[in-house]
Amino acid sequence: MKSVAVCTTTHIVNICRHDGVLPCALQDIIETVGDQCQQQNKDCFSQTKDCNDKRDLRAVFNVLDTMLKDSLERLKTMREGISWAHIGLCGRTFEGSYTQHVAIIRALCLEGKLGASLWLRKKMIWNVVIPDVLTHNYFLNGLCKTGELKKANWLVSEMLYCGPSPNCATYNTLMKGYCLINNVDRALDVFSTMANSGVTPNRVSCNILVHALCKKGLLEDARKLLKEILDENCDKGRSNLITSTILMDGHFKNGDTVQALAFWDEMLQRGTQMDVISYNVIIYGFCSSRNVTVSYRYLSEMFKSGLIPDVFTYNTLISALCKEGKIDETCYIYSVMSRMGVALDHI
DNA sequence: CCCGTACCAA
Repeated sequence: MKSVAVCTTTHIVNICRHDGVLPCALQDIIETVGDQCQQQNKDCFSQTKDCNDKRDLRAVFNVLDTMLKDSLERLKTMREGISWAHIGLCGRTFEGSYTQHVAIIRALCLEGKLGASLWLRKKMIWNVVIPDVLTHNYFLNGLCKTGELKKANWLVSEMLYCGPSPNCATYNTLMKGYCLINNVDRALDVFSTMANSGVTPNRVSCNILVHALCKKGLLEDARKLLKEILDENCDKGRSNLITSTILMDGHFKNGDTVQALAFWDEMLQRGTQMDVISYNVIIYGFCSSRNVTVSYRYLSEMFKSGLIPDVFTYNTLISALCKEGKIDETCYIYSVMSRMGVALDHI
């Protein structure tokens, strides 16, 4: 493994030397590329098990050789991809290299290694290869999740300025980012910006805002806003299970069981097919108002409609029962959970 | 890639 890292380092350093790359960005790229090689390396090692002691050393060298060659090939392809893009060649290899770059960028973003991924982006753009919207959304998502809203905002302006054009998911991601740092006003700004840029907000956009307002306890505002939006923008007539679940949850957490139930009943009347999450919300709602018995009723209803409770359901119930000191019942629920194969967390 | 739920803190 070490050899791969050394070899990879050397070559990436060669590629980047004249660009003055950040060391930590480098490290991240190495790790991500390394992960992608890992499976193959594992395979190589498992073959060595069959060797006799005599041949062991030789086998090890073979393995190392394979690993080195493998890394070299990858890096060569990467480098060639970049330079070919630069001179404008467009062929299969170019496509392959683009795909590879984008795959690395997305992996880096998901791991939160944004410095490295943004460096790769810059590198591609210098070579007149622009990552697509989807890849940009990965960047943006990474920035928003780590609270780097300044950079996120910058990225979106870049997109507006030199492409690729932001789509609905782009704006939704940015909105969510602002909501995460508790800046709902900015999220609302983004919402209007989006509409002005000719991108129609969708159900997800509405849900992000409704959820943010509920969290602030502004339930009336949430509902008003929702109505307003639904009248104009969002695709109507689609299932709004998620929106209703958000509002129901908001009312439960606000202590307004009556309003919360109103949303549930409304869904029932409309014939909405509930899902595990909506059941979890109502079960949690009654548990937190010390009505575990009512929760059980919804639990059995859940089973009847063919839904399988998950970790959320059980954690909710177990926690409520513990708080009431009902140890026997807690154990019972726990054993049911184990038997049903619900994955335990925290172990 | 973008929307909703629980547990808790050595």
